Amino acid sequence: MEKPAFGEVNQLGGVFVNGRPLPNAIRLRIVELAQLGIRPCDISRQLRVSHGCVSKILARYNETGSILPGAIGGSKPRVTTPTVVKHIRTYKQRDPGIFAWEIRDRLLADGVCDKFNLPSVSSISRILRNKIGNLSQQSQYESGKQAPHPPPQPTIPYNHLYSYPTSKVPTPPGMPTLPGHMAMHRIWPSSHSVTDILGIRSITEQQISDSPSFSSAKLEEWSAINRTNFPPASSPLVNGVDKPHLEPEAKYTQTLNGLPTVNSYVTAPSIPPYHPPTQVSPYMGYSATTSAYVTGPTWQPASGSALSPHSCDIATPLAFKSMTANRDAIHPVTASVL
DNA sequence: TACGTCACGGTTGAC
DNA sequence: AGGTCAACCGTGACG
Repeated sequence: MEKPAFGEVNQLGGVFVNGRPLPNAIRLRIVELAQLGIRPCDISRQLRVSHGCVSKILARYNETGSILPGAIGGSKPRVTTPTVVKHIRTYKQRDPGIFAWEIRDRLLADGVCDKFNLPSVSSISRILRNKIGNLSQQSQYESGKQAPHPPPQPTIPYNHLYSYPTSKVPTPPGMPTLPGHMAMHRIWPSSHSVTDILGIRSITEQQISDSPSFSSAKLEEWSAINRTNFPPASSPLVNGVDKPHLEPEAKYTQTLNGLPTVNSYVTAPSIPPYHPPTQVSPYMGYSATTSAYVTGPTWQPASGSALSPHSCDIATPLAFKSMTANRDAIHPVTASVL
């Protein structure tokens, strides 16, 4: 909690907090600038973010359509869910001599698991050994009297929230399709992805119902990133505003640090490429409050474009990859600025 | 020079 | 309550 009031300063004079994601506002700026045609190296210098980071954020954005960081911490959901164990037990009862790999195949074939939540052979072995134990011995006679096992259901994956891109991403069943300008998240490669976790629900839901702005949706999305938030359907704090982990970000204003407004960085040349660390001091603490961040430097678009001012939250639709379509419209402005 | 990649030291959160 | 583990982070260096 009482973290160092300020983070560290990188070679470019930018402030960062080791181990923590850059604030969404910065991430967003990176993407926006890239969309405006500014080269990554220039973005890096202007925002004082390492080029590796810029590269990473842009690459992710290109890949996933999201500017948000991945889910930090937590554990992957176990694949050996009670349902899976139950099925394994059943298989073992029915065929005590069954091999773990055969069980694995059957779990897949029966739809108990899909390829993404299929336990490894060793996991199955462990289950057989630890959870089912000598079941195989009794199974023979028990299997006969055992209640007919319900046909394996196409699992509801216990971790359906973690379902993978292949099955969920584009437009998960039941999910409203995003309006064109809001389309996003094609894929999130990580099993811990927002998409996976949320099933995309919140993003669209919130977005569509609450606000057309990117910000709330994105924030919600981000809040969802946290594994803590898991029960996706119920995250009441849609904007994740009171999420602890959101807070840090919320406070991560680099304002004081001289982090420019869009105006200023768009007119990059005015910014010294290197900011002496001494100037870079504190942004009010990585742990300020959300409001602090919000009240931070509001960033105004260089033009009167559709971009809305944003602070901690991502308030601009630009963050959507699909918005690249608008790039052209915006471009002229920047072009002149540049 | 620009940029993709990766080791590193760090944080986080589920278990 | 506290430790472990595995995820993620951004930086900085290398090629």
